[in-house]
Amino acid sequence: MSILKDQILRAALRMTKNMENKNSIETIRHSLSHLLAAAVKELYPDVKLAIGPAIDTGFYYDFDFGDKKIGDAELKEIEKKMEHLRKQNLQFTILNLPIDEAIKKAEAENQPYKKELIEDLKKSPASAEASAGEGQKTVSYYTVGKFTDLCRGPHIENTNQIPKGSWKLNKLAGAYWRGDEKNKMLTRIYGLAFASKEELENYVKMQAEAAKRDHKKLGRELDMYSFHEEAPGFVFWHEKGMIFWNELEKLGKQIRKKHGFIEIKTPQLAKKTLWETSGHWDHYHEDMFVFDVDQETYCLKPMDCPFNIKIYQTRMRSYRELPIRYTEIGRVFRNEKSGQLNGLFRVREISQDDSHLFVSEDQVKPEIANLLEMVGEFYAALGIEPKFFLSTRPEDFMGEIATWDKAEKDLREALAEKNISYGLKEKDGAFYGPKIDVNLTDAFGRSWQVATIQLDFQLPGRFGCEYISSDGAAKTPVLIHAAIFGSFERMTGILMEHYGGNFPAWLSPVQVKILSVGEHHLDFCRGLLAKFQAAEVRAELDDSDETVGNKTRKAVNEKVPYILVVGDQEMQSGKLAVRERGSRDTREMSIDELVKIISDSRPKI
RNA sequence: GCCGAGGUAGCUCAGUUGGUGGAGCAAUAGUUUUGUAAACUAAAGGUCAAGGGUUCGAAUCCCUUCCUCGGCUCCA
Repeated sequence: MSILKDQILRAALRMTKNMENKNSIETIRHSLSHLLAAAVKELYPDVKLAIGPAIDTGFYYDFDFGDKKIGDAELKEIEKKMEHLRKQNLQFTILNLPIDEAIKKAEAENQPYKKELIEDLKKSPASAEASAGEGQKTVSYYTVGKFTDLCRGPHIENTNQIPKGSWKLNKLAGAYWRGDEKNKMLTRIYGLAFASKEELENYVKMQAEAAKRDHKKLGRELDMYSFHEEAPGFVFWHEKGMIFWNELEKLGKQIRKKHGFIEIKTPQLAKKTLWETSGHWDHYHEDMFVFDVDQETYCLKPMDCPFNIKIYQTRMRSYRELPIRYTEIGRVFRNEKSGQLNGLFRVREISQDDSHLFVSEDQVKPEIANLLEMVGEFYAALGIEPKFFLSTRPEDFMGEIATWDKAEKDLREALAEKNISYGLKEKDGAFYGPKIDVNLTDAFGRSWQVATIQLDFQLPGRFGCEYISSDGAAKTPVLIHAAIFGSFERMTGILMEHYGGNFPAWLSPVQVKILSVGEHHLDFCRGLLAKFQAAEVRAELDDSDETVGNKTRKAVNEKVPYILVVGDQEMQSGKLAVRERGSRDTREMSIDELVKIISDSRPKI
């Protein structure tokens, strides 16, 4: 009896799950990708099909169009064809084929990518249901209208389950077959898809809102920095950007000083021989700026580490000195491929808040914990919730597995000690050691790595770094690389988008804007400006002969936190009418009160 | 680097099937002296990314290069 009940219950559960699955947006997205392939195949019968999954905001499908160029005009045509198919209320039907038959079918239909996929399925089980060590015996196909495609499913039952207007094709991109740049580049067609037309419209609206926070746009509007085509990937910092930079630098230095770091400064370049010793020449010289001077080859530094090591090695070190915690604002150069550059997020001259720690093995864990605490302090000061990731041993690792295991354990324990939850990036560590990364997202929800804490078992050995341990024997220290906020450039971009340009007062390039009412108030305004400047408040005076309304508009657009209109009233009362950013009202206060509010906005370290 | 879309005044953008490039804002000069999101007037502003080609004639069509953006790959 109870067994039967159990079975019924389970069956019911399965059915519900199935139903949910069938109607879920995920399934609709997946079915749209199938429909996209159907439309493309109809328009371009010779097209070779790769794969097409559902993604967070919709779906895509990869095609090989051969010599045919696909542009925006073709995209429109394809979208029209898809809508045409959708309207016909086509059924999705499943068909299972024995795997060898499927391979023959792919061959006969001249679909090499499908053939490769099926052959792989034959070799390795794609799901837990298949027994270990054995591949799949059959594969499933789904047919919609005249189009049949290899697909694991599930799909919706009928195209009428796709709400009208709830989707659209939005972009074309190249994508390497199986994500490997050695393979052929396919044409990827992206689509947006949501549960309803309203949701799609809402998403498009949100993206437009996000575009207003784009640091590339804000950088120009707030006059913080610029790029010039004569120096692609290199930032030209304007006065206001530099103020922001200096505040960030001050905060970072305070935190590092508090945690026992000593500041150093190392050169911008060194002879190739140094990079041969470090191993960078072998691994990365393609991405380094290299040039010849007086029959010697020099490289702009892509990293600070070898230079820090040189300082470490200027004398014999004792275990009593460890840990040695160096920090430097390192300006490193990496010749990023042209297509990679992206505003402040990806530049060729990267200014890092770099740190290098030389520690004994038993100091690894406490030092990692210390670094994590610093990371926490920094992001708390900025009001940002960082996302942590642990990256473990990659395929092409160097060193002993036992060392790696111990290191990964240390990192895990340090994270646990600090109660930090984190994601795992399997096999994503550097070849020289595991690492903890911090990622932040930009206005469009894209994830960017900022902070990083990396263990390195290779470099100290390569350079022959040593310290004399308590038993008198020479030992090799472990090197920890760490950047608390990563790069000034990227962090500035992220913060600009995070705040939408509405920076907290302490980070605002201009903290107070004084707007004079009339000509006869100018002297008083200039006196006020001098008082603010003496109190180290960054104030500006708009003494132009514009109307107060227009000056207000300009100050608001500059996102200044405090706007003061100064005229007869203020001259008589000696008080200020303070308009706070985001408010249309004014609040009366004294100069000292405003100065205090601004100075209190600075994070306490 | 690869695929796609772009590059017109400082900024945001028009520019028809090829016929000597426009607007708004900003900046400049005058007038105005202003009380919390756009005062008025004037004049000025351009090798249409660069180079080559087709054409009687190119911002417009073709080729090459550079730069930017969206993806892919990479990210020591």
